[in-house]
Amino acid sequence: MDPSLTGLRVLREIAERGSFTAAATQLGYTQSAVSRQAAALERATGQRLFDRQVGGVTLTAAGLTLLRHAVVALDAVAAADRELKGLPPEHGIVRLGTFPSAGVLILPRALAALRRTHPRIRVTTREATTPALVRAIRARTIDLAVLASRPPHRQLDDQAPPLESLTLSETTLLLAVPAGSPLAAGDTVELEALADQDWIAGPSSTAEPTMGVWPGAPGRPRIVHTARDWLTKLHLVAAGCGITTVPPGLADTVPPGVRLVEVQGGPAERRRVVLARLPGPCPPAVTEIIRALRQEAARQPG
Amino acid sequence: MDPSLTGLRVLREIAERGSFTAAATQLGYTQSAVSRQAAALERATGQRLFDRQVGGVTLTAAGLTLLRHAVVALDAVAAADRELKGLPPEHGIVRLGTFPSAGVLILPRALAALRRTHPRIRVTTREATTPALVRAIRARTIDLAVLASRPPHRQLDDQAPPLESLTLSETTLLLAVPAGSPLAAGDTVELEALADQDWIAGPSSTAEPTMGVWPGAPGRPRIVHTARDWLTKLHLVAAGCGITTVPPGLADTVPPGVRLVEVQGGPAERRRVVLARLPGPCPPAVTEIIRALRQEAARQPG
DNA sequence: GGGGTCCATGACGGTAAGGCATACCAGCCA
DNA sequence: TGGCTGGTATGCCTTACCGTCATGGACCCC
Repeated sequence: MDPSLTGLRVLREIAERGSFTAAATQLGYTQSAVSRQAAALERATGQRLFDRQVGGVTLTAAGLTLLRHAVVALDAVAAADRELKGLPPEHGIVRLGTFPSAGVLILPRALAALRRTHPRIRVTTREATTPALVRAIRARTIDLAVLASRPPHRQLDDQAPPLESLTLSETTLLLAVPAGSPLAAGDTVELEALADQDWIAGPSSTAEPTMGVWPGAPGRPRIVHTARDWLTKLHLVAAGCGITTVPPGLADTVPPGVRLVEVQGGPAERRRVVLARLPGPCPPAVTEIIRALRQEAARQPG
Repeated sequence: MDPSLTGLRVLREIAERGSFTAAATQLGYTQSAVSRQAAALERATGQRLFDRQVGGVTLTAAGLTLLRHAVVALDAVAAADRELKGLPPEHGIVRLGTFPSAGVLILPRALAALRRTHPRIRVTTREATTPALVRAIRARTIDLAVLASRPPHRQLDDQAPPLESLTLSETTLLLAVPAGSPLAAGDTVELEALADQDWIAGPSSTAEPTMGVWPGAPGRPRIVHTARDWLTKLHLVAAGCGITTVPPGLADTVPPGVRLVEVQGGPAERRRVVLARLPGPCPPAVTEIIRALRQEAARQPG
């Protein structure tokens, strides 16, 4: 008895999504089907491949080794498909994953610089949360990820082999306030002044801590708007609808009517932008991207 | 719709065996099942993969490209299987195919020499007919083949890319006769003297010309024994049961009671021992084997 | 403790895979 | 020309698997 191709596909999706249910919806299956496929894989290999934990699953060591080979097999049939369709092979393309706010910061400039210096390198980009990106690296769905990390800066996950990570820049969080607001009076505001404010947050998700609300702000934050987009959030701030947190890289792109101020009186809210990838040989295109990203990160205010 | 793993396995087997029926028996399937799998593959890819000809099938260009990727995928799941079972990975092993009489000639000595100079290189060996070996190279089931070739030395097959071949040695056929026979009187015999003789031939197959009977011998050969094994054939000769052809490499291993003589009066029966492999990068272990085989071939009488 | 989120599992239908028998086709030989 | 011998294709049938639905059980959080 041996694994089926769909089984391997399911394995990869589980590895990437971190749960049977998420993998199922992604693949257009039922959760039940994915559960069965997972069971079939474990039966076929005779080993436990998944660690069922609350809130999802992670791969066991055996699951990771199977995943490693599964990706090779799946990529081979995908390559066959492309080649038989007459499409060009995909190697040389670097798949880059980014956390949401990287998209408006270093990423476009780094890619533009890269296109000038190395026009042959093709890059595809995918935006996702940090844990999703870490899983995607392990599932070999992306080659490189730009991640956000907050103290304490632990390892990205506790699977083997540990991911190779490289700090691109270390910044401190800022607060975006309407230009007319009393909070915009000085260059800094006190933490206590953040009580009883209207907040503009990111999309609320159970997994991630709410983005947009200053961590440790006193009282229960009153979230009046949620928006995914930085531009939306900043324009909401400009319209006086509320306040929100922003990374400092946005400093020179804020629309008129928005002021960025620092917050005093709490712990320093330091953020790192981290580059992560699987350990092992690094193809030249990837090293070039890393070089471009580092160069661009160095040029940012920090 | 995409190909299944068993479909790819069937494809590889068809490529290797050269016919649906042979692939079926090899895989333990019915010919019908293989035919359906082949049809399913062609339906899935939307292209003709097989050239149905009399006596079997060959792969079309599309079939060959699919095969190339299929082998990668199948090897990946095989590697996963091995690794999950705790077996060592198989890379570094060179799979060598040989035509039958190579087994008693250069092969053992070359492998012995290789084991002395490079004990780390593992070699597996498989014996098959020349066309089967050529197909096995294309199916990537073997990495290298030692083939016999007779004039005119054409290309090994007419598929793309053409196989890379390298002549190891060029020899001329000899005749093994019982020591007491009138044929053993001198060092040579005349072609006409071969009429009305008892012959010891190889296993008769419809595909291959009968081995063992001197090509162009006058009259209809009277085959009184057939044997696969060189030692068997030579002992049959020693016992006076008949005569047979042998490659000259056996010269120093013939049992007592057997004499090797040349044949005059016909076209020179030249044979080449040829090394063949797919074009492309050559892993170091393979180059070492090639080196050992060439060295051993050079030390043979030729 | 109730609700939400996750995985497991019994029951069920549809599809596809493989076996069997047969049709069919091309070459070969008498 | 008419079997015979390779080979492939295909209609019919059974079976086994795959995915869905619905439900149950474990766990966390509020």
